[in-house]
Amino acid sequence: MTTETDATRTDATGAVAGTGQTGTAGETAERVWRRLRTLVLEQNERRKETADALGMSFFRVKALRRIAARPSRMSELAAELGSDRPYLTVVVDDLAKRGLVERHPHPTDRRCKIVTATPEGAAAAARADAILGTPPPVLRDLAADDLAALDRITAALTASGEG
Amino acid sequence: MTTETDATRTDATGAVAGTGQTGTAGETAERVWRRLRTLVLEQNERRKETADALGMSFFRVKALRRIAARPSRMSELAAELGSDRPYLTVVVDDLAKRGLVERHPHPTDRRCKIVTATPEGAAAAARADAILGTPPPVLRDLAADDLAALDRITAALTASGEG
DNA sequence: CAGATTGTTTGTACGCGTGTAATCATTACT
DNA sequence: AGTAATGATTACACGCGTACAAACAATCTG
Repeated sequence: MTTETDATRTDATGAVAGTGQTGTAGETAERVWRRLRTLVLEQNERRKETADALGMSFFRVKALRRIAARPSRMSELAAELGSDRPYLTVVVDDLAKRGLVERHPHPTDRRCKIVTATPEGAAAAARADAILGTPPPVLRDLAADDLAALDRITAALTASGEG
Repeated sequence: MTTETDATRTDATGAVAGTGQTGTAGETAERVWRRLRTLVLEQNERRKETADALGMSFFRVKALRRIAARPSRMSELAAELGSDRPYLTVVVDDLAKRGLVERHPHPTDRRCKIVTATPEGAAAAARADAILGTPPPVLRDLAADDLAALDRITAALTASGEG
């Protein structure tokens, strides 16, 4: 896949001399976005790797990580995981059967049940975080100044609203 | 979206003045990696959006895009899509029934069938590309110099092997 | 207290993707 | 020619996640 070979066309908005990358700001944003997707999604084997390491589907890994991060009621978990309450019961049942999760009564509302992670569950979630959070070598091997630039820019990009 | 382009003085160890970000190169890489995952995966509603727009599962969208990009044999498609041949038969059957895809005989090997996209299929794939390739507003609104930096760095990151 | 509401659970049906075995046509090998 | 190997297809069983209806317990409201 060769990108535009008319390298150093200089239009008013966004030409970058000497890098072979030209175009309007919108075109540059699209190019960057495509590369970011490639970088992240091509590493998406991590999901399968994580699921295999924990011996459960990635959805359950996601649920476990969410529970380990913050104990919550069933309905909260279902909403945040984008699932429905009935299926979350099945998932939490499965995680509980594995000894990774426990249901505790809500202090005031006896209808609710607070789901928390056991020490084993927290450890498993940490293992998942470690696998998913390991950057690809190409990123780790980036030059220090480029990495610092990424650090600064991505901090701004994920600052608050992603709108 | 204001970007503090001046607040990035880095010392020898990688500390970033004014942003509260310090640490070794590995820690910085992990932080950047986490933010990149957030940025891309939080936009993963795009998958559902694309699937809804085309009225098919995202896996079939993926298959259609792959076919539109390069006509191939069934076995090639199955391998590249990480699926098995039998299921790909079902998927291509479905896409063909929708008039998006056609099976053509291989010029030399009559066992093979070359799957190509019809004009309608190419148009649908282009629509999917448009949705998936639209960068999030926060990226499009990035300051020009930061965007140029991302352009350069991501080009290096996705140059060849992702290791 | 009666009725409506909320939180959770059980059950059921469905679509999707994986995996495997078996079948058929075509090609390659000896 | 005869046999093995390859490409595609059909068929079936399975796990996963979604969606919906219904039941039950506990809480809130009239």
